[in-house]
Parts: sequence; structure tokens; C-alpha cells
Amino acid sequence: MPELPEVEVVRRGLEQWVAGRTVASVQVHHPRAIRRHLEGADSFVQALTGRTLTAAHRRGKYLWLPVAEPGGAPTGRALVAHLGMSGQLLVEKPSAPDETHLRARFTFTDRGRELRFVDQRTFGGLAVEELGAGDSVPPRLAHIAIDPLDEAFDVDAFSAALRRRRTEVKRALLDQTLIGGVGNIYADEALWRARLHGARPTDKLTRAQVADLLEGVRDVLGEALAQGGTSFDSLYVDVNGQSGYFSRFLAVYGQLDRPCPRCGTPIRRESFMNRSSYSCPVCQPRPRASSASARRP
DNA sequence: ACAACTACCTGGTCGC
DNA sequence: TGCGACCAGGTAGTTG
Repeated sequence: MPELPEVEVVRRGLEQWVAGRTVASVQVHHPRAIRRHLEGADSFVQALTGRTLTAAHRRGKYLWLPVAEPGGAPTGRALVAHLGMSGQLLVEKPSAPDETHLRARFTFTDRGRELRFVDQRTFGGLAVEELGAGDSVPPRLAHIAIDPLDEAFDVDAFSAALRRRRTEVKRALLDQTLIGGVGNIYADEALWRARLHGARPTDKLTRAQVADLLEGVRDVLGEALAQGGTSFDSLYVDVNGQSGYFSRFLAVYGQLDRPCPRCGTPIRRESFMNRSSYSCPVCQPRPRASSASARRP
């Protein structure tokens, strides 16, 4: 599943292979892929055809590519992409056969490689959105918090916000308004590193625990990004989370009954927020039932 | 205001 | 072999 490291790998691929090129044509193969472009497919195509994609930016799991007029003047708009659960942005030769789940295709005036949006489960999507003032983050993405790898990430503000909340710590990690880019997989990995159970109430966490958690998040995202970077094939902007580094590097996610890398106890799986959560029963003891998460109605 | 739940979606896997 | 149930989970929108 594409979380921050995977999306950042895609961003780098787009920056290298797509930025600076001018769109020759756009084909929308599935209306759901552009459902968030409310004006419809014709408008989406019109907004991009003949214009230049100037760069590739990311906030959390969102990507956007600013759009410029043929002369280079900014349009104040950007192609915004979210990969959802299964989305891929692929840079491929025009001769490459269509993927089964091809949702949109962009060709370029240089007649080079195409950009394709492929998405089996159609949770992802594309849209052309207005940029903020000074060509900054699209306002529609403004609620997404900056991510912990960003220099501007405010540790103290995050700690304060976390401890102000009355919720469980895993829910908070997945809340994109608090911290950007963390999904189910890296949330479990970060919690394991910080030796915290995901059901721990955030308002009871100590400052030191929050600091450990944040360090866990940063380390796991950073390591995943480094791994993703090494497996990146420069001819193929890949988002296939299944391949490569995943199994080698995850301590708990998907590791049911395998030994905890720290203490050897078999990893457990729990249903949590209608998701699977993996943790070590010894390193990450469940909080007592008196916590905020279990208070009586 | 804030917290929590649900719809959305499809391919693979499992049990019978 | 077929078929239905279930699972994966990010986000927006709704409900409480």
C-alpha cells in the first residue's frame, strides 16, 4: 500500500521523468479515476492538453504537478493525484500494452514515454485543482499535515496536539490532520519501535513517549524511503508495495506468529478500527481497560 | 468541535 | 470445479 515512502519514490520519478514536459493528449478510461474533478472529464482534458507540467510536489500521500501555459506562465492550477490503495503512476513507452486497470493516459509533445494512471481498486484519483496563493499547496489539501520528514515539522506542536486529543494513539497516527503520510503499515511499525500499544490513550502519553513515537515514525519512514529508493527502476515509476523490501524490513506488520525481532515473542494480530493491527504482546502490552478508549457509555 | 463509523472498490484466497 | 464469504485500507462524508 502506498504510504509516504512509496509516494515519495513516485514523486521523485515524476520529477525526473515528467516535470518540464508538455501534454499532447489526455485519455480518461474510467470516470471514477477523476471523480474528484467535479467539472467532468472534458474539463479535465481541456485543463491539461497543450500545457506543461512543471514540477512534482507531495504533501502526505498527495502529489501535485503545477500546470503552466505553453509560454511558461503558471495557470495557478495543478494536476493533483492520490494513489489510494492500489494506484500506480507509470512512465512507459507508448508501445507498451495497456494495463488491465489503466484509468488514464497522458501523452507528451516530445513523443516520448507516456504517463499512465493504473488503479485496480479505484480508490485513487486525479483532478485539476486550484493552487494556493503564490503557487503553494492546493487549498483542498491544506488540512493534510506536513510529514515528519519535513524540516518544518513542528515536534512540540505535534506533541501538544497529540496529548490534547482524547483518542487512541494509533488513530492519531493515522489522522492525516495531525501527521501526514502514515498509514496502517508504518503506524504499526512505529508503535512497535516505541513499545506502545495502539490503543494507548493519547492524553496519557508522556512527553518522552511521544518523542520515542515520533522517532519511531521518522526512522521507519526514512528507512523505508531508503529501501524504496534503491529498488527504484528509473524507467518505471513504481508504487508496487508488495515487492522488494517489504518482507525483509517489517518487524510486525503481517508477521503473525513470527517472533518479535526484539524479544522473540510471537507477534499477535488484533482487529482495530476495522483494520488489522500487528504488535508484540510483551513489548507492547495492551493498556488497562480503564483507559479513555474503554470508558463506559 | 471533536470523535468514530461507514461507503467506496476489486482481485485473491479460503472453506465447503 | 464452483461459489460465496471474507480480507486488504485511505479518504470523504456522515453520524453521534
